[in-house]
Amino acid sequence: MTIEADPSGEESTTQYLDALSAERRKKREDLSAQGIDPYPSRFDRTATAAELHTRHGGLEADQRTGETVRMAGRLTSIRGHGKLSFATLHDVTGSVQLLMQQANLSDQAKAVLAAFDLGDWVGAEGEAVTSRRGELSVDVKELYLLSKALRPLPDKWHGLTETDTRYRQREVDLLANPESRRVFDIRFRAIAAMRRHMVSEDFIEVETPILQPQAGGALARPFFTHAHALDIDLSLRIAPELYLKRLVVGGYERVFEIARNFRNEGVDTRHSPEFTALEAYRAFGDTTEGMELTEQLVVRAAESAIGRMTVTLGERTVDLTAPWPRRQLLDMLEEVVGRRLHPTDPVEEVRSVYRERGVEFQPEWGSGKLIFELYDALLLPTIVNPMFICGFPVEVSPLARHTTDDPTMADRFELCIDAKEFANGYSELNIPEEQEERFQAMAVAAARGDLEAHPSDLAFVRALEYGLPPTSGIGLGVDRLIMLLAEVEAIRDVILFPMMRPESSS
RNA sequence: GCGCCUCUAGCUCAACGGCAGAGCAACGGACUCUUAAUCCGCAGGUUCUGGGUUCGAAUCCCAGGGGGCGCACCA
Repeated sequence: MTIEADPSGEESTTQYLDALSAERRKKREDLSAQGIDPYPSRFDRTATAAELHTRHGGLEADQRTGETVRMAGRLTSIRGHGKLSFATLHDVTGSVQLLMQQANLSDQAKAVLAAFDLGDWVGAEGEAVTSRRGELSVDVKELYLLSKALRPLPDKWHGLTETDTRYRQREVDLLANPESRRVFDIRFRAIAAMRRHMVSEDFIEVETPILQPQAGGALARPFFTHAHALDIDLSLRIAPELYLKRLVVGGYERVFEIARNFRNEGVDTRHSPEFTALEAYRAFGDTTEGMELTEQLVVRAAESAIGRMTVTLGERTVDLTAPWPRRQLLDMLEEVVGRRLHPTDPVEEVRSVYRERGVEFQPEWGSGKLIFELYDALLLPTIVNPMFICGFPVEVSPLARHTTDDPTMADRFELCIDAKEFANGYSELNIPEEQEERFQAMAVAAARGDLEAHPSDLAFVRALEYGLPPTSGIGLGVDRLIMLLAEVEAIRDVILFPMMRPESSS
């Protein structure tokens, strides 16, 4: 059935009509004609599904409780038997069965029931009972339509599978696919647990700019935008790091931010242009404290979100039980390539390892960068259970302090799980002159055309000149942690509304 | 950006050069204990879009669009 467009000729979703939604609209109008408001302003609920199950969960079949309840939720199933109908009402806590006997329903309830479709938001009032089969139910007397679903729901058994519809219309995915809801429940429980842990460790949660004159704190290509009021170009942040350290200079000895970061880079199963990181800075510590905190955060998140320490991804089983091994990067590389590499080695010597192994490299990479990339290519893919890898070349760590005994190696660690980097932490560089030199080295790289070179940030250097105490910093990839805990392989499955191309109008 | 795969009814999927179909949802009907309810009946299509080949195209070819996966960049 085709229905003509509105005479105005404008397109809008409310003008979308087909036979199915027209049917639902008609039912809504029928109710209105009987004086029943299809969009009431409120409904006083006295129990959620979970509360009802808690209160009356143990009852035997065919019992009455004498308790009248008012419940609300989305109608997900109707099973009609002539003068008796069953329905499933789903709310945020779970679901409960409605038992609707014609003989018990008020006249209004009968009219409302006749107008119901799957997907409608409904309210029901009646006695809490158990059915003859023993299922806790509401023996309904009054029924209310709270809001009409004008569009039909996806298949009640198969749900919604098409990935682009799932991402673009996440609301439909969430209401149709319990698995999707499960993933996001894990996400938000895990984040809440990490936030609680940070607060219990006396970290203060702060907010730093997303719109920045210069995107720093990481090596990545930023997004750009423009502020009309000031007529200046701005970047979206790629990391909150520099601002958080300025807060430590300002006297916040323990700060953290759960920060949305934006990187104008590739999109795949492990990377989203918009992603969430937890960054934390703690005065007077070094990587020892950073690794402890990282380990605790992941363990707390797992305990709270999934209640266990093992997860399975495809064929791999990951055991998150702490403590996790801490290995030196150069030791591990030595075991794999059979000789000890060091950032002070001549470039040609490190390149020879690449040639032996058939690994590609860029001609502008120095020995430090070459060593770092070997870690990515040779070590990372072999790691399954959590492992801290410690000691990275200063050349690839422009914001990290060098170790006390080696000016070319940074006191830095990465946390690897399931062949992916989950966290990065270091002892923060707090010597202003050295920071400025590192920035200058980066400026040379930028001049060569490196879009990801860290820009000089003189405001940050000036802050360091007021004195940054010894500080332990960490950054934890929240989305990847959620992927791990929820046992899913695509980062888009853990982001409610992932970046997509706009829906085409044609 | 390159390669491979994919797009059919509201949803899940068939048909793979020869009349576009099924299940669920919807609609009409039967049914007072179902829970993927069952049974009878009925309806539902720009086969992503535009070209082409062919007597005939959902199917083959070309171009475009959306999405997925892999590679590259990155966390």
